[in-house]
Amino acid sequence: MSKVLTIGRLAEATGTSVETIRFYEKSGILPSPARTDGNYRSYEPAHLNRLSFIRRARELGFSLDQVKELLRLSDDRSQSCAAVDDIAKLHRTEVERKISDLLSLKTELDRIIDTCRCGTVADCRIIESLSPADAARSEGDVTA
Amino acid sequence: MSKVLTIGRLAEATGTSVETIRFYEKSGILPSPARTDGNYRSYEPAHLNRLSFIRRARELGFSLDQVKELLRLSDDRSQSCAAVDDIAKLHRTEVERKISDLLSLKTELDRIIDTCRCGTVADCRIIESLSPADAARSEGDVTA
DNA sequence: GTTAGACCCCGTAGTCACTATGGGGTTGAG
DNA sequence: CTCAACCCCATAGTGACTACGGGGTCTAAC
Ligand SMILES: [Zn+2]
Ligand SMILES: [Zn+2]
Ligand SMILES: [Zn+2]
Ligand SMILES: [Zn+2]
Repeated sequence: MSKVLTIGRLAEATGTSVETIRFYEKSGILPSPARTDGNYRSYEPAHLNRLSFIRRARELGFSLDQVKELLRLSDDRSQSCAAVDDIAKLHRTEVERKISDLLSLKTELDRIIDTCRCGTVADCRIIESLSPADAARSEGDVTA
Repeated sequence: MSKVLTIGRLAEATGTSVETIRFYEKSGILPSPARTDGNYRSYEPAHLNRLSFIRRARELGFSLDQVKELLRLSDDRSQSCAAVDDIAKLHRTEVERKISDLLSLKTELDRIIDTCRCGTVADCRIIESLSPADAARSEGDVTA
């Protein structure tokens, strides 16, 4: 069993955890490899390539479904790459939207945090910003 | 039952779904209200305020655990707001890190997407960028 | 009075991409 | 032979909901 590409060695080679590799197999994104006499998984170089592809795409934020589709498309090497481009561009759009959302969020957090004069909770601008505008302090406090 | 603040009205008033309100109650972040004869939840104004606080904090990206802590701190109104500030600043740091990660990601997606000449999959720069550098095309293709 | 529809109840399972736990079998070196 | 390191599998947990299924309740029109 010295030259066999075990799950541990594949994990090491791709920077993936063993559990994640088994999870990919169960998810159907990484094909089931052959087994040794002792029922250990025995991977081929093709598995290493495929797993590297998956990990790289995941690093770039593609969902597992998108990765599946990219892998499927990459099998049909003579076809137009338009479908590939579509997936990538859609993903980029989502990333741009997330960035824009987070930037607005940061602006708001900055505004809230910077107005706090560091007194008591009663005067805290952060708590105040979170509380509903018409929360009468006498009754109907935020505490239910 | 005309003036009772039912779960549906509370949902309407706060822009929350009924299921989410029940989920908040089960999570222990929104206290269990009284029940009517027909076993319907009957909310007080304090519930409305508390739920508004929760929704606002969630909009700002605080986790439910952070919201719980913010609510706990906001009960002790004579205390220093330092702990509140800590939570908010920690959250802001996390948001900044996410923005920075997504910006690098977008840069890389731009680089990958813009090099594609829109030919066949065999020539697609996107697929190429995802494939491992030393994937010999003859054998050990990305297809396992 | 009854029936239709809108509302409410509860528990459970599903989402996403893993991660963790537990209890066992296999391998390789000393 | 023993022991650690590795591997197997199934199940449950994460966060913050969302969806589903199978019922009970309320109101108003007929
Ligand atoms: Zn402060
Ligand atoms: Zn403060
Ligand atoms: Zn193209
Ligand atoms: Zn392309």
